[in-house]
Amino acid sequence: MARPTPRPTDAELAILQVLWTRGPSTVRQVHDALSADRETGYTTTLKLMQIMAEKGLVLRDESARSHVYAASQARGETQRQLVDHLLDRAFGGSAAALVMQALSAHPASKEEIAEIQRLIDDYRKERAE
Amino acid sequence: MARPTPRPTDAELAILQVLWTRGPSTVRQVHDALSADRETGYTTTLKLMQIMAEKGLVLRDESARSHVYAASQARGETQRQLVDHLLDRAFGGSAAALVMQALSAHPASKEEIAEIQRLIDDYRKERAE
DNA sequence: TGACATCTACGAATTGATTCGTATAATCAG
DNA sequence: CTGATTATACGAATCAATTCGTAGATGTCA
Repeated sequence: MARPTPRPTDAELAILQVLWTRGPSTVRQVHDALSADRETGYTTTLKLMQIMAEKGLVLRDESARSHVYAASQARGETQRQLVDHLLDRAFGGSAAALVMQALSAHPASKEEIAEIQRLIDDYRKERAE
Repeated sequence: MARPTPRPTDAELAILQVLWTRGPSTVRQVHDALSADRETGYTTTLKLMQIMAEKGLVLRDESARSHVYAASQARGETQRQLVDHLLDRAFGGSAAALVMQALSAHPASKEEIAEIQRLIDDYRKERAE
């Protein structure tokens, strides 16, 4: 009964990335896009996308011979879900701890730091109201 | 040849959490600590910890009858590894995007925001040099 | 039309994570 | 010492993710 969409696995996430950036796509298009990094067969991508449709991670339009798939959730929605999970299982729910590790793991550029600063300012404003 | 320790799975991470907070512990101690949330048998915990020792995730002191296990990496080290992975597979390496999701997923407290602000200030200082 | 390409469906092998049962050894209580 | 308890070791079942091969339907084109 319409359970919430499960967290995508790594392979599934790679496919979602293509759908999010390209928009609705056929298996062929997704497979070609992934072929730069992956070296798996076409039917592997097909099977994964079929399973993702069963899970509700993607929607399938079967009106054309080549079915067209689209991500069922927005990128941000899925990202939030993944962050949430990581926060729970590894950071005891402390967003601050995660942010600290994120920054030390991948040194942010000047632009990114400015963006984060903007985020915090906004956040403080909301809190202040 | 001493390959880098692999990313821990969810079940392994739960065990590591106990080792990080309690310090070096026996299987019994870990299992009891986990029993609050888990309902798995003792031998399951044992087997997991044995596998973790093989993988290098934990170190085992066999001098006593009840072996004593300790996390092989500091909590922060593992956290960085996990954040790194998530950043790569879901955020295109953008720490700023991850920070944004982290904050919207789990609203941070005033104290946490102040802490993050401090981090950014430090970071800016380093950059300025 | 006939050969060839392309698509979906599907079964199945493989691998890794997780789980537990059972065997066996060490320890302890009385 | 003997029986009960508590350890470790280990084989094996289960389940999910990933991979691919093959079959059958559909479309293309010379």
